[in-house]
Amino acid sequence: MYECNQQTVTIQALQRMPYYVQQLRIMQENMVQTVSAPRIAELLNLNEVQVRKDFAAVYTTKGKPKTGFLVAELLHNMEELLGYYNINEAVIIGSGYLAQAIISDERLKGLGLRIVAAFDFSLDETEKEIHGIKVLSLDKISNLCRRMNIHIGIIADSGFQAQVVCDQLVAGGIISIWNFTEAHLSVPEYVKVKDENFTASYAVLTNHLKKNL
Amino acid sequence: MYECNQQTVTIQALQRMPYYVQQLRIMQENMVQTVSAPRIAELLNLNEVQVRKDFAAVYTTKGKPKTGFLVAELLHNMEELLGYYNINEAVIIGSGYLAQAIISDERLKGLGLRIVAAFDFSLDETEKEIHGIKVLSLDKISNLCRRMNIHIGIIADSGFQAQVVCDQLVAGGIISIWNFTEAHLSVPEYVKVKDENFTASYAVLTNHLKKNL
DNA sequence: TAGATTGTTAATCGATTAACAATC
DNA sequence: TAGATTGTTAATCGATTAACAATC
Repeated sequence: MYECNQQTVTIQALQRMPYYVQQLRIMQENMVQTVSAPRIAELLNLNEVQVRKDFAAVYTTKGKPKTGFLVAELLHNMEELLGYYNINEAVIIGSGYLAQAIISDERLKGLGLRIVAAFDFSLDETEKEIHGIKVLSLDKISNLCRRMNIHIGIIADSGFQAQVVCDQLVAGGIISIWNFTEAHLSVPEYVKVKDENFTASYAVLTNHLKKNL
Repeated sequence: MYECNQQTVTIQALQRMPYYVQQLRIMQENMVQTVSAPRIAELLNLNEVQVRKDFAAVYTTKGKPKTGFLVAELLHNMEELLGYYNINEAVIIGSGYLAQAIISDERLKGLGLRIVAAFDFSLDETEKEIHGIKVLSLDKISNLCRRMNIHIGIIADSGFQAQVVCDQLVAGGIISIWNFTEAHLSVPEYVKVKDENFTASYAVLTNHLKKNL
């Protein structure tokens, strides 16, 4: 029941975009003006038709046979599509290594991610700070998100009841959740959960080992 | 050209397994002996036929109509398939927050991951340690992997030339690579790369925001 | 028995890839 | 011109889902 889904770009295409952006930036730095689909396909081990279709989803000028596509235009349109020109505020749950890795990730900062608060068990009464971000008590999630109009929540610690935290985020108006726990989260259909399940990824690594050793 | 691919379980199914394991463990703790596909499907928002097929890929006893499947057996077979009873040694590239998050991740430890060495630029001559793991100079990757017979490599820092590091890992006999950088890695076909590209994931979150705000 | 649940075959669905005419 | 490259339509492919008879 996917009503009113106007997305022209599939989620798969969307996740290929950052790879294109990376290559296009290199080309722009090297003063390369145009690029062909087969060339990009070769660099990223993709099918050239797929690259052409992905490009078609963002370009304003059609590609020229024998020449290719305009690097600058593709790059700009992709960065826009990916929201790199916008600032997105988020809250993070957790204050451990993983949370700190995300908070201090320069790539994500460069993409516009601004983490405005962290949440954790309040072990002592003194509110601590990490990387200049206040670490608040978990029970303040909903209120803060609502008050500050935040729409992205990052669950970066498996030490909590993920579903409970998730429910609070949703109650606070969060609609995009980045879930680093191994829990499956149940959410209303208007909320998007992007799972980053390390245990599932690890399964892929070990399965390959088992088959090839 | 997928020759000699004896894998009965698809990569998608494989990544669903940890979610099943989690539910089955809860059931086992609650002394639940059997479970039906529709029940698991309900808990994890999956299709019941899919669950049945995933179970069929691991079970030794067929399910009984009206009763379901044996929790203990499913759990044991899945844990075995996922390699949870094996220890897997790995090296990690990086010694920052992300590397430390992975090194100190109790879930991964519980699954058998043993990180035996970290690599980083050797800024000072004193070899440092993080979480009891020696941080070595990058140029020692190949030798150490080869000598210690390591087959998993984790690239947990975007500050390096990912492809160069990757080539060294492959040269050292690594066949499973967990790539947390945003770079696309080119590897021989016998090497499996599992990408954990935060910038691509972030694109999914912001895209959902753009469409729903 | 009735009905919940199974296993399996067939249908659907969506993404990727191939084919090919158009064009610079 | 010849040929590399484009855009698009059709074919393929693989995973998910539906349908349904079998069974406890």
